[in-house]
Amino acid sequence: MNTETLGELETFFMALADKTRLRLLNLMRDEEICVCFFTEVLSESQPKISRHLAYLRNAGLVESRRNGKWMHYKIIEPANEMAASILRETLASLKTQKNLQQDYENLESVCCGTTVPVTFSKAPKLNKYASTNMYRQKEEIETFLL
Amino acid sequence: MNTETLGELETFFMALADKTRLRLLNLMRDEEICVCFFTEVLSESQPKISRHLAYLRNAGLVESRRNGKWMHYKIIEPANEMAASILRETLASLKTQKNLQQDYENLESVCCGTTVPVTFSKAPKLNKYASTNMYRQKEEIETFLL
DNA sequence: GTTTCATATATGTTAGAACGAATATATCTT
DNA sequence: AAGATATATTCGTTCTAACATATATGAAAC
Repeated sequence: MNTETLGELETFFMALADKTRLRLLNLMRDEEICVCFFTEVLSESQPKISRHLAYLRNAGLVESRRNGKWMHYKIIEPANEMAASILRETLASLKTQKNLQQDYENLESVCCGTTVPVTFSKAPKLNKYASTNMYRQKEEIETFLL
Repeated sequence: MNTETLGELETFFMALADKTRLRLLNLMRDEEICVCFFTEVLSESQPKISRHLAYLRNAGLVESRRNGKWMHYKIIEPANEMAASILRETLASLKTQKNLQQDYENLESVCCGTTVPVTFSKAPKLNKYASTNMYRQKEEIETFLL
């Protein structure tokens, strides 16, 4: 069964070896995110974001769900066990990075702020804790449920 | 200080995103290894091995030491803290992989076996526990010291 | 059905990575 | 000094990744 593990790991690490993709994963670290927020928060072109999301999907790190005109992406557990545990470690580490924390704050201000930009007035709200992924830490969920 | 963390991570993951480099790291996971063993164990050309080792050195994952005609490589702790913890996790995972265990067994038979190939009769012995790296697990060292 | 909006994909270009083959360097041996 | 040995580097090529720009798809609104 694990004859091609090395190849899978190679693919997995390639997926992580890009600044934009690391930023995308960081934004998705806790919940499903709509594409429109990615382009806004990262200030990158729409095709660029779309291609990187496709790359992550092909690598088996995320999956997408359509909701009307909007596409939502979320992190999934990679089939390869090694990849799964390294991804877990990576996401946890990303959380501690100052420059990435800034991205995350921008995300919250864009989709959850009191003065949402006009462009996003009709965008799907970021529904925290509604569609979490398997990497969310237990404590956070429990805190919410109190 | 961490303005370029993303770039560092990108470089770090690039270094891991290659089958040959993963195999090299796996062989070095516990101790310093001589280049001549890499070429033998992996059955790859000498320039290929050399270039991949240089890549790992430039990425700050290994360092080299010359001993006469022989070059020894060992894993070092990456300057970036995130990279350091992810590398630790990765090396631990590599240890559990069947196909990589085979590499490791070949290493031991080439440099520690009773019938060492002629080519290696003069090669520097693998001196286990003499030049360990910081990723070696405590238990193993302690076991040895008993 | 046509327009509009959100997202995906195709195209052409440019840059980087990996490789084999050949060559260079450094050390040891004689 | 002249091999011989271990390793590194250069060169030319091939392949892939990333990008900007342009275009296509798919759902919604009118």
